[in-house]
Amino acid sequence: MTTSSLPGFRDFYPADLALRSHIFHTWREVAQRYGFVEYDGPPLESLELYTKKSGAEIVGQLYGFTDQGGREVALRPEMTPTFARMVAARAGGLPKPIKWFSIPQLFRYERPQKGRLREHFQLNLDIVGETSVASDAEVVAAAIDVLRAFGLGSEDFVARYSDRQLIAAVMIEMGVPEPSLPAAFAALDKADRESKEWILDRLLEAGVENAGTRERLTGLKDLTLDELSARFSHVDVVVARVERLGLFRRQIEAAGLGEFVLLDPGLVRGLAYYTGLVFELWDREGRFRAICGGGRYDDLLESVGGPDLPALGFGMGDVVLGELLRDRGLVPHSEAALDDFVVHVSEEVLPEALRIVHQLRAAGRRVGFDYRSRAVGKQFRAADQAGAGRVIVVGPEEVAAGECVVRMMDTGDEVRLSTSDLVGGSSGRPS
RNA sequence: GUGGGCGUAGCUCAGACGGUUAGAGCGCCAGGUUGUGGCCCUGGAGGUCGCGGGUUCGAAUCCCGUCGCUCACCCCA
Repeated sequence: MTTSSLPGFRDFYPADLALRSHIFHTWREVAQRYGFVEYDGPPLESLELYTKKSGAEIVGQLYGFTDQGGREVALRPEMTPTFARMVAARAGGLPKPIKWFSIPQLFRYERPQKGRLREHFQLNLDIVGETSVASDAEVVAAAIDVLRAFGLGSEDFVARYSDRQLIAAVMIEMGVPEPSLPAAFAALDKADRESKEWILDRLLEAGVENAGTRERLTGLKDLTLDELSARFSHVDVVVARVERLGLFRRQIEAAGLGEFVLLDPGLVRGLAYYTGLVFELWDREGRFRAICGGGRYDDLLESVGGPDLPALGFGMGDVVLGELLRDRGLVPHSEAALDDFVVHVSEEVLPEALRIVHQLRAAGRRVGFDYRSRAVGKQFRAADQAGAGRVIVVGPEEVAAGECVVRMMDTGDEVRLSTSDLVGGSSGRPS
């Protein structure tokens, strides 16, 4: 018998669950405000669903086993395959664009560390069937507004964005061999954390033989859109993607969110399947891991056997977000568990107290009382600990008069009320 | 998979040249207080000192091993 949970798994005591619920409520509220509807799928899926997209090497990183029917199954490590599967099954009949969100619990078998456990909840929000810049801006705006809804401002976080096609075209133009692109992406992805020498070494390993090319690549992340379009005006893809990013930027600004976004040509994200816009939300100081990441994946649905539909979306986990909210003091106090606590002065009046308790509960109020008819002082202390807003004292005198004493716990004010006025009366605190 | 740090009460931690019955604060329970919470006072419960072995008259303390937690690397969905 152990009292601890498995490594990387969390117990949610009431105070912890209060924060989780707050996160879920806020996620839902903002997603729905943007017109997304909620869906869910099974937490257990066929292992093949994941190996098909990511290859066999992913098996060591997920919770997989053989079930009693001999099926190879896995706890879902991400939502996208499930999402793709569900969209594929109904795509023909669904009006476009499809705007869905979900809050799945995801699992991965890895060494736990700060901001990264073996289990977490993640808001997944996606649009399917749209290639427009407006849909790009809509998804990024939604991610930003989610954090704003928690009370975070532009001084707290920033959305970095880039474009996969743009960066790939620029890299090739700079002299990166096409087969070296993925490794070059990976090397540049570390630019913020690693030294320039480290980046140069990794680029050489990636197969970028030309020293001048390597040098130019390290400066890529600092280029502006204007510089990119000026330097590569002869490359059609670069011109087109720069124009698209400019339009994206103007739409974000029109939404009033310009202060929250920052172009970062060095941002590529590890995932191979992104085909256009990529973005990540970070705390301004970079003290935490990425809060949210996403992008456009126009080829993914078809590649996993789904319909040929463009798509984009993001994932936002509850772990890093929770750490950030704690850090900024944005965790709401868990609301009091009780509206009323009914104190009975002696065991003889317990029946009358119970009548009042249940009358109040029937009216929708959260009501507690003492099970053991302890001293009044003890009952008050219990009421205080339970966070009761008011205490209703029922004693022999009150019962005889058909009244009770109502004490507001925050102010200490007391009034005598007719028992019939307790529910719906003007002195009753709205719940 | 690799490396660092840490394991003593529910929580945060003292105690470490080896030496009576292992402590504090907070929390919990009870009493002071048989009609009024927070503050205060008193008492109580709660520990295989992560586990196993070794050295020793004697180990929370020293040695070896092991497990766990944690941070970072790898990877990142």
